[in-house]
Amino acid sequence: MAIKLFITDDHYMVIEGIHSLLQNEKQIEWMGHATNAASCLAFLKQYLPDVILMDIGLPDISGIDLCKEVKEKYPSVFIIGLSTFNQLSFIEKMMNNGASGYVLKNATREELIEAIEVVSKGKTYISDEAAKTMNSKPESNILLTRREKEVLGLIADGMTNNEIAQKLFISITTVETHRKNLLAKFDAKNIASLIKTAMQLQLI
Amino acid sequence: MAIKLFITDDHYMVIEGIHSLLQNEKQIEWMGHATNAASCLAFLKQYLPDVILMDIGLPDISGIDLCKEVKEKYPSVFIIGLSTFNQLSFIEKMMNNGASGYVLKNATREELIEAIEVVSKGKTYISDEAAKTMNSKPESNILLTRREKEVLGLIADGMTNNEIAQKLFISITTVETHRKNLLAKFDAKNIASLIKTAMQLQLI
DNA sequence: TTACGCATCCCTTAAAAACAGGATATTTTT
DNA sequence: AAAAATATCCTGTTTTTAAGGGATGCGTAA
Repeated sequence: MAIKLFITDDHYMVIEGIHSLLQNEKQIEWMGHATNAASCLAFLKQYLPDVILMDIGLPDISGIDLCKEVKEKYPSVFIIGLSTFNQLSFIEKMMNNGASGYVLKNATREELIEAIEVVSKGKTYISDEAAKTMNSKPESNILLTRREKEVLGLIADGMTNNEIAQKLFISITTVETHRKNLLAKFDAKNIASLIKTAMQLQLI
Repeated sequence: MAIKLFITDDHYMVIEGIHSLLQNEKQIEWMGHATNAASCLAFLKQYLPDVILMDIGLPDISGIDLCKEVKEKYPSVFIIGLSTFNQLSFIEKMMNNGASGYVLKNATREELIEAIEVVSKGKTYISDEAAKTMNSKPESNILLTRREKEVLGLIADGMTNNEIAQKLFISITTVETHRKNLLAKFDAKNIASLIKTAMQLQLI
C-alpha cells in the first residue's frame, strides 16, 4: 500500500521540486500541498495522510507549533520537519513536538525517499547533516523561567536594574538576582555576551 | 531566441522545482545547475548563460560574493538573487554586487518567469514582497569603521575594556572612546541594547 | 508532607561602564 | 593643500554591574 504524503511549505519551488522528485515513486502517493498552517489544518479535517513534510518557516504560525497541534489532533500522522536550517534548537523543538524526522532542504532524492519510508513505519529519521549538528553541539539546554525571560527582554531593551525593578514592581535586588541567575545559566561573563548568545539562541 | 538559464543553489528540491516549473516554457532554455560556487564558476569557463538564478546561502562562498565575482568576469550575464529571506541587507548587497533581480523562494511560477524575462532584457526585477521590504524600512544606515566593528565584536564576546585594550595594544581610554562612539551611532542606551540591535542588523 | 523550584528580598565590596569634556596625530577625501 | 574622518590618548565623576555571601515565603509535584 502506498504511503500517503502531504506537504506543507510556503515555497512553490520546493513543493514542485519534491513533487517532481517523487513522481516516479509508486510507493508514495501524493495527496497535495498547503502553503500555510491554516490550510494544512483544513485539509486534515477531511483527509488523513500517513506522512506530512512540514516546513518550519511558515507564514502564519511556525511549523514547530503546527507540528504540535497536528500531532495532538491526529496522532497517527507522522511528521517530517523540513528546513533550510541545520540548527539544533529547531531540530530539538520539532522532535519535542512530536515530529518523527528532520530533513534539510538540500537533501537528495534518495535521502528524501528514505526519510519518508522510514518514518511511515513509525521509526525516526534524522538526516546525516542534522544528526551531525546534534552530536557536535554539547546541548544548549538553557531553560529560563517566565520571570527570567521577562527580565532578559527588558535588559535587552536597554533598561537598567533600577528601571526594570520599577517597571515590574519588584526590588532592585530581585532584578539583580535574576540577572545573576541569567549570567550563570548562559555561562556568560557579562551582559554583552549574554545578549549575544541569547539572540543567537533566539531567546529574545 | 530562447533565454539560456543556469541555476546555482545547494537545494536539490529547489533546483528540481524550478526545472519542473519551467519545463514547458519554450522561451527558456535550461542549461543545468550547480550546487556550489566552485562548480558554478567551473561551468562558466565553458558556457555562457544569459541569466543565472543564484541562491544566497551557498555552502562554500555566499551568493553575494559569487555574484560579484561572476559579474566581474562575465559582465554580460544577468543574475537574479534567490533567497528564502526577505531581508533588506541581503537584497541591497546583492544589488550592489551587480545582480539584476531578486526573487523570494515562495515566488509563483508566473513571477519567476516574469523575473527571468525582464532581467534577460537588461532590466531590473525585484519581487513585490522584497520591494515592500525595501520601502518599508527607513534604512538602518549605521556605518561602522573597521576598528569599531572589531571592538564591537570583542565586546559581544564578553571582553571588558581592559581585555580589549590589551588584545589590540591600545589604551583603555581608546577602547572607551570607541564604545562611546558605538553607543552614539546605534543610539543605544547601554551595551545590552547595543548588542541586541547590532545582532538584529547582523553587524556582529 | 517534604523536598524542590521559583520569585522575592537583603548586604557588602570591587570592578566596570557611562557621562562629560576635552586633545592630538594620522589617514582619507575633497 | 585644506577639510573631514578616524584612531588614538587624557582627567575626572557618577552610575551600574558583578560576585560573594545569605534568607524567606509559596506553590507543586514526588
